[in-house]
Amino acid sequence: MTRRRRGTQRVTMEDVARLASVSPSTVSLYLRRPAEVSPVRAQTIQAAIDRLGYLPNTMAGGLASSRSKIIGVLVPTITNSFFSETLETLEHHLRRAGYQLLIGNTEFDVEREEELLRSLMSWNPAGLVLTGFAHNRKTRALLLNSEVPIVEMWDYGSPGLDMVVGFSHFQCGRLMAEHFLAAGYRQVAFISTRFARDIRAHDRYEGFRQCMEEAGAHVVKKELAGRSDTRETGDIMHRLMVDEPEIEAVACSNDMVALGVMLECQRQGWAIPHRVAVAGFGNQDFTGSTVPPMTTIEPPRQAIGENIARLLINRLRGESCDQTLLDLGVRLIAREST
Amino acid sequence: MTRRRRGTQRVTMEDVARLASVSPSTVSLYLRRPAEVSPVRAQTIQAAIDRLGYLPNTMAGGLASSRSKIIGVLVPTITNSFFSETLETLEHHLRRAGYQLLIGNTEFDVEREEELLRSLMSWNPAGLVLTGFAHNRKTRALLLNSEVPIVEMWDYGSPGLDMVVGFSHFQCGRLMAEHFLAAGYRQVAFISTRFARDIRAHDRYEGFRQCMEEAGAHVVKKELAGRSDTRETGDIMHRLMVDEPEIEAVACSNDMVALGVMLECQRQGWAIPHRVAVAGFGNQDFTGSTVPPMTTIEPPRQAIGENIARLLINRLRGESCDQTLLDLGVRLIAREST
DNA sequence: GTGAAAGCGCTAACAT
DNA sequence: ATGTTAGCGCTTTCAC
Repeated sequence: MTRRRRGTQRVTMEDVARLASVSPSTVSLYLRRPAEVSPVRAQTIQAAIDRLGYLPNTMAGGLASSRSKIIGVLVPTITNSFFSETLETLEHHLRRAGYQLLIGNTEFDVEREEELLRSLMSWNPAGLVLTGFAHNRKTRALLLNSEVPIVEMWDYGSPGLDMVVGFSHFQCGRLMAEHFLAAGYRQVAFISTRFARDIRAHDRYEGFRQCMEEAGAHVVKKELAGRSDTRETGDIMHRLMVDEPEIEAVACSNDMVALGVMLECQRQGWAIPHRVAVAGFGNQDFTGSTVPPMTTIEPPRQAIGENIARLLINRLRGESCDQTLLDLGVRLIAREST
Repeated sequence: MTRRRRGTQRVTMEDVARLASVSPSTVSLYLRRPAEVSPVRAQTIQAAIDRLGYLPNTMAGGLASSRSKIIGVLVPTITNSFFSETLETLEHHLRRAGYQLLIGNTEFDVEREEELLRSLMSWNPAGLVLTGFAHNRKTRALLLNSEVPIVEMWDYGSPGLDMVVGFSHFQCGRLMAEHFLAAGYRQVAFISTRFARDIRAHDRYEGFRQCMEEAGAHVVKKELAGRSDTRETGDIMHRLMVDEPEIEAVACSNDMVALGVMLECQRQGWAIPHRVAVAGFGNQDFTGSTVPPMTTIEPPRQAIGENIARLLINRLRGESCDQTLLDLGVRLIAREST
């Protein structure tokens, strides 16, 4: 076999131009602003494009125009319906505006975030979307020195670098506490995935604890070793039942943890909500079907994506935005588990 | 505010070269193959890079070398733990080899797949990963005309375009049927998400049905309107209980559907597995904690990602691979729900 | 409305 | 080991 030809002799804009008997720059213009090319030529050019199966070279275009149609996005993990739904919505809206998402997984690690950010920035992105406010010094410096529009998402409350689209997890915790207090629960627990891994879960806990303690209630805190694991959750709930038998209600850092708690209750014969109340966070699809249906909080997963897309597109169009700090809020969905 | 300068006066390789008193090509060489630059210069250059905060321009590099470090990946949706876990593993392994994932959501639509593929190919990717074998004619043509390495994943059995990494969903269905038959179940049902949306679920159904029918058993088929929705699943299960009260076991197209079925059984007081057995697919985390623990099938989510990365990297290194058609198989996890 | 010419920032021979 | 020289395929003034 001969040395592989360089990229299948890619069809270039010049080839198209030659076939259409126009200059390359006319083809370029046709591709970018078709209306500015005479209808006749437009047709000839399109025909040539189809005939040759021409695909533009994005890299060349990006280099020449020194601006790309890339939006870099950094999330802790895509294996989490919260972020993946936001990503999907964001992708959907940004794509129709001609943008490409470049996604990186920070794995809840700020050093890794910095590394990924460098790699993203080497693409010369048109915009950047990060999760939360926790970045290391270098990341912050990198971001502040660039003129790229930045959105920090899925959180609200701290001062952002540029634009912010999310909601307050602290308020979220308070909301659940208020719900518990209204139902008369005083002996309560908060079971969470590992705080070090998920700062936002910690904020929800803090809001919850503060509000409960203001009312003179007592909060027992339990942390899982890692991510939501129903088995480990079951064990922890079991321990809680033994150690704190007088417990009246359990708030969980997410629905999956709450499911694990409910299943353990079922196993131990603790009636929900009579023996103990249980609440989650996330309003995942299954929460409406558990026995009994689970009380939970609905975060604005998709709204976050939509709003980021809107803000970013506006900014990139050069329109000055009025509202660049968005608290999208949450909704408590009270069901029979509390 | 003055008109925004074009990209913050980006620091270029030339700037670094000037500061380090070497030629740009030496900097380039240092960046690509550090060992081939003398240690002294290497240090000087690195110092200049740090001092200026130089970030290479990937587009320029890609254009000049006419090969990118991009791997395009097309999945039906990232909002699905199957694909998102594969993506995460794939990203992890490919990144350490210096590749960037460019992800597109086909939304289970072959036309959209074609459109996304075009957009991916305009990036001049080093490799392409698609989900399954179902592509339209143009997609197929586009793929066959390119010399880019291609992997079709998450399925196995049909002739692939190039490399294939997955498992047979048909066999998967048969496996579950054999398990049911061994347990003595003859009156069975298969509840699935919408087949039109998920061809692989349909293949599992076909394998299941064929195997059951070979044994003379009867299979009732139920399809959800869309994606796994526990509420709708509950309704469908309820109907099934009324219409086919003699049903002995239910196989589901995924764990979430199976959960919906189990919860409905709990609601109706049908003991699992005595009154009816239930099985899922996916071995999601919670399946071990349901009451009773759920029988399910473990697909090689992560192994798929790892193997694709391996195959792709080998191929891109020019090493000829022996095995480019991989059936990773599945494992049935028998628990108390059957 | 269309074309000529000059890059965009880098890589890759090739020469030294 | 290092520098010189051409591009990579496109966009973008600026003439016409």
